[in-house]
Amino acid sequence: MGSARSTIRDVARAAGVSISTVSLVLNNKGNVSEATRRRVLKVARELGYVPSRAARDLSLQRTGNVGFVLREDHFTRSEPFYTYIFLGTEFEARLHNLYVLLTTIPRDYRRGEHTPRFLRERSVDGLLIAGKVSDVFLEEVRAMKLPTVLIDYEAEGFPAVVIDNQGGARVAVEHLIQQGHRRIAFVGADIRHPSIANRLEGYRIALVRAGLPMDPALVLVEDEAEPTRATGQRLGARLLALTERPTAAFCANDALALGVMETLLQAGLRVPDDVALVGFDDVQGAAQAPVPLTSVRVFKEQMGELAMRHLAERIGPEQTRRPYARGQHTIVAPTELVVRASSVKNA
Amino acid sequence: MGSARSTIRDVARAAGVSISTVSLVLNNKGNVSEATRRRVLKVARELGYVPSRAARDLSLQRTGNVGFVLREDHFTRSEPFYTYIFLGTEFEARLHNLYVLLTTIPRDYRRGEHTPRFLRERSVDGLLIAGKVSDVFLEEVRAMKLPTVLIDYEAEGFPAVVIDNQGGARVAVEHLIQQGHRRIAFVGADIRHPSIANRLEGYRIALVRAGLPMDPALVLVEDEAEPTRATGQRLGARLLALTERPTAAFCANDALALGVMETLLQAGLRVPDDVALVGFDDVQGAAQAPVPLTSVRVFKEQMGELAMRHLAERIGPEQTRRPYARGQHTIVAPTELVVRASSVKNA
DNA sequence: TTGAAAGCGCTAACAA
DNA sequence: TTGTTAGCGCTTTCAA
Repeated sequence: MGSARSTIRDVARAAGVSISTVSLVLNNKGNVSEATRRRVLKVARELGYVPSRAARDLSLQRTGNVGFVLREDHFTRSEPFYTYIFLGTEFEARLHNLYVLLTTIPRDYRRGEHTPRFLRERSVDGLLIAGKVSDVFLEEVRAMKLPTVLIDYEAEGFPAVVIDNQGGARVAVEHLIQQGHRRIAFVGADIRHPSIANRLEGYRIALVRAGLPMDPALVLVEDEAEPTRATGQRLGARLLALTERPTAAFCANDALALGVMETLLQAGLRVPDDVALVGFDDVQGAAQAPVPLTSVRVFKEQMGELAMRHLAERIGPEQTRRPYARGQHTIVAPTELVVRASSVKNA
Repeated sequence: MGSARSTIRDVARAAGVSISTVSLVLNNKGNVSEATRRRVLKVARELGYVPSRAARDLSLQRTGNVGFVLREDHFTRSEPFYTYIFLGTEFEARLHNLYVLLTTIPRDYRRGEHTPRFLRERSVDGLLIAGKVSDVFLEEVRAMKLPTVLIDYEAEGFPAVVIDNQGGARVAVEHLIQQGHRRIAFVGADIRHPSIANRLEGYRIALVRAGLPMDPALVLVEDEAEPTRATGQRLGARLLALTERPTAAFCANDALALGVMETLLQAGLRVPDDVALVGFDDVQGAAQAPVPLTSVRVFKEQMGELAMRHLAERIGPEQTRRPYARGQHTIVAPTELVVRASSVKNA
């Protein structure tokens, strides 16, 4: 019923050419005279012609899809961090004519049982993996030899787009030093997490450069702990219990910083007067905290875009492929320090 | 390089049958002898055969995809409401062998300029639309005559899966009445929003049933306002300014309730002793509010599942089609009142 | 119960 | 510069 959608054949007939000519025109390939090219384009537009993806994919022996995988608990947490990253990949995907298939995997991934459907069915040309995921999963992906790009995570053998964790942390701590602080704590969670480890490293570097001592007692971390507000509250309590209290703390992320802030305020301390605070990520809640939080801003959408572009290049041979963008590098996305009240004493 | 993936042809050859027989077996169609069926299945498994989606779709003249559309500002807000709904659709989609293409549209949708790519390219068999979207968009979708199901929103001519807004609100207000309250305010935002209108209606019904008067002064709403925490703060201030202050308030959602709570607490009032509060949605923050918030719980993933199932039935003719599930109905998803401290006076 | 063959809409090698 | 034709891997008539 209704008008069936028109095919390349209809266009060819109406333009008085062969289907291969139409194909050539539509893909800007081969040498087609300007006259026919224009005629074909015009007819195609008039007919509202849109190529069939299935036909094209079948012929090209590809799927036209890329998979986007992340842990469910990451996707559903209240800060839409990965949501923005996904959005970035989606925007960029449009330029490459790729569809993005988003799926989540559980935290405790089990091979086979949890393998994303598009992997089992081999209906993606490439894969984007956001955030920390199970090694088991990475192992499985590695074995599939599918072009893959990690985002906000790193693992042996995979190209990745990562936050400039170290640089961002360094700038944040330098800011604190500049505000006159000398005893600056580091508040982290599980330092085996690469991002956290790198932020700790940035903290170290800033201290070293400033000629300040690294006091191990000021490095407040907790194995197996997630970098959440609750963890921040616990570490905040540890910070309070320190014999020689630091005057500032750089927290590995905003959730931790917010937790620390809560604990400090409840204990009657003032931020930033008693303890200055800086976070990382610049989440939505940072600006609205009881004391607006200074934080390191991350360009999430941009990270998604970079990753998708990188992946598209590896997938090729869409017209998007760029000769220089080969190899398996890590792309470091820049950050920006956003200074708010939590780190600047009132005049 | 490497072993190319095996095709139906490989399976046929290895099993000593024709490709049509393999096809029949794999789709449980026609009459195939038990012996061949088993042999084919065995061989297919051994070869790790997975049918090519592109080929199947091309042959079947469908795409195997469904689109999931929501507003970007809805997707990225910190409460992962639509994220859970999406997850529900994704889970259900697996059962129907459909892929979900998620895309966002801007709040101020403009036809053509913002039309989702998969709609332009006609590469979805059906559409899921979550949350309130621009009428312009709905109009465009309507004209495409694509099987569509709305989620958490209603519009003329579309089947929908909606929260039992009225029932949930009624139960919430009945709970307040049961706690002894007689002057109960309604806190909403823009009542032209269908969900809010229905929640207001539930509020009315509860009052009427209890024989309580409907005092217009207690209906605190605000045109053009989004149901956010900030709006809740403003409405909370209006509530405080009331000459005859209510002893309880039912808020159209948790964000509003949290905003109201903030205002009340800052004004030195106690919740629930001075004013009892009930919200709607049971968001993540409800349980962790300064005073844990009583709220109406919504089963988001289930809503996504219901919508996807409904859509799959309309798309058919996958084996999933059910004869009774036809027509264009609205499915009402149940709710559940979660009672917490904000509505129950201490003994 | 099975097989041969046409066709879905496209790309690309090859010929003209 | 353009056209013919052979696939891509599947489903589905139609015959056997």
